[in-house]
Amino acid sequence: MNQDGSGVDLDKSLGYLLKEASSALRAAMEEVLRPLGMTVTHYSCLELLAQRPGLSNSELARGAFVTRQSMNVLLQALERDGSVTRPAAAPVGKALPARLTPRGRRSLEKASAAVRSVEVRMLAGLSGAEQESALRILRSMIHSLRDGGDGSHDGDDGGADGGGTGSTGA
Amino acid sequence: MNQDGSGVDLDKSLGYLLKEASSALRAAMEEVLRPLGMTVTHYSCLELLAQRPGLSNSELARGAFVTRQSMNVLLQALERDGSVTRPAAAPVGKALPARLTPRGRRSLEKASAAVRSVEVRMLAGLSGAEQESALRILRSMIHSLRDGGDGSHDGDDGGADGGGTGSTGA
DNA sequence: ATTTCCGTGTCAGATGTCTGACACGAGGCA
DNA sequence: TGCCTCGTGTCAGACATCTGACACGGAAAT
Repeated sequence: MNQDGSGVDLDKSLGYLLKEASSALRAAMEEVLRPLGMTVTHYSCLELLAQRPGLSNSELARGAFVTRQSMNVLLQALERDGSVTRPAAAPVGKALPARLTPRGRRSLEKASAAVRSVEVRMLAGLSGAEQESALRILRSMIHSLRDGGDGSHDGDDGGADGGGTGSTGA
Repeated sequence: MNQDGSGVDLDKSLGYLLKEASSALRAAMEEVLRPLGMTVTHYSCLELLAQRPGLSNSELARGAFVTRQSMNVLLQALERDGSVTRPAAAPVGKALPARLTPRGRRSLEKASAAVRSVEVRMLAGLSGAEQESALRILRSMIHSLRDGGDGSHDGDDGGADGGGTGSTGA
C-alpha cells in the first residue's frame, strides 16, 4: 500500500531495533516452546529457578519482568503441575522459597534445549567479538536507563564505569 | 533473600539481556510518557504515522508489534481523540490509510521529545562506533531470527562482516 | 522498646491484548 | 472467464497481565 520508501529513521533508531529484536526473539521462542506446551514466561520461571534455587515469588517476578501477581498465578499453576514446590510456611519473613522438582527439571531440560537453539540461530553470523560487544553494549544501555529512571539524577552507586554522559566511549 | 551469588549465566545470555534492555526501555518510556497521558503503543502508532503517512491499520499493527485487532481499538481511540483521521471508504481494496491531524502532530511532538531524551540517556556512555555496532548487530539478530523461523533452513546472507568491536562503523 | 520503613504474599477488579472466525477486494493463474 | 490465494477490516469471546489495596514480618532508625 504505501511506498513512499522514506525510511525516515526508524531503521536507525536503536530503540526501535531493540524492540524489534526483542519481539522477534520472543516470537521465535514461543514458536519452539509451543510444541512443548510451554509459554515464554513459563520457561523463564523454570530457568530462573534452575539457576538460582530458592528464589521467592517476588524475586522470580522481577527476574521475568512481570508483576508479583502475574508470577504468582504462574507459580500456582506450576505447583499444581508438579514442576515446582514451595514450603507451606515461610522459613523467614513471608517469602516462600521455590524449588524445581525432578519433573520440573525434566520439563526445563527440553525447553532449554529448544530455547538454546533459538539463541544459537540468533547469534549465527555474529563473530565472538561482536557477541562480546553486544553484551557490553546492552549492559551499558540497561544501566544508563535504570540510573536516571528513578528520581535522582546523578547516580553515585558506582557500578558503572562508563556511566557519565560524556561520549568517552572506549 | 537469596545469597548464593552464583551468577550462573543469565548475565551472559544475550537473549536475557535483550529482554532486560527492552523491558528497561519500555519502562523508561512509560515513565516519561505517562505525564503526557500517553502509552508506549499510543506513541508508537503516532510516530509510525508521522514517518510513513497513509499506513493502514494492519501495517501499523505490524510496525508496533501488536495484532490488527489491538491496533484497531487504539486507532479508534485516536480517531475519537482527534489525533488521527481515516477516510470512510477505502480508496483501494479494504485498507484505510490513516493520517495524523495537526492535533495528533502536536501531541506527537511533545511525546517525541520525551522519548528522544530517553533514547539519549540510554545511549549515554556509548561511543558512536559502539552505537553503529549495536545497530548492525541487532539487525543481524533480527534477520537471523526471522530467516529460520518460518520454514526455510539456511538463509542468512550474513551481514556479519566480522567487524569486531564496533570498528567498521559504516 | 517503640516506631518507621521496606519487602512480601494475597485478594479483587479493571484493562489490554490475543485467538478464532467471518466477509470482502485485489491480483495471479489456468 | 472463473478459481484460488493473500491481505485486509471487523466482530465476539477468552485469556493474561496489570493496577490498587490490604495485612504481615523483619530490620533499621529513634
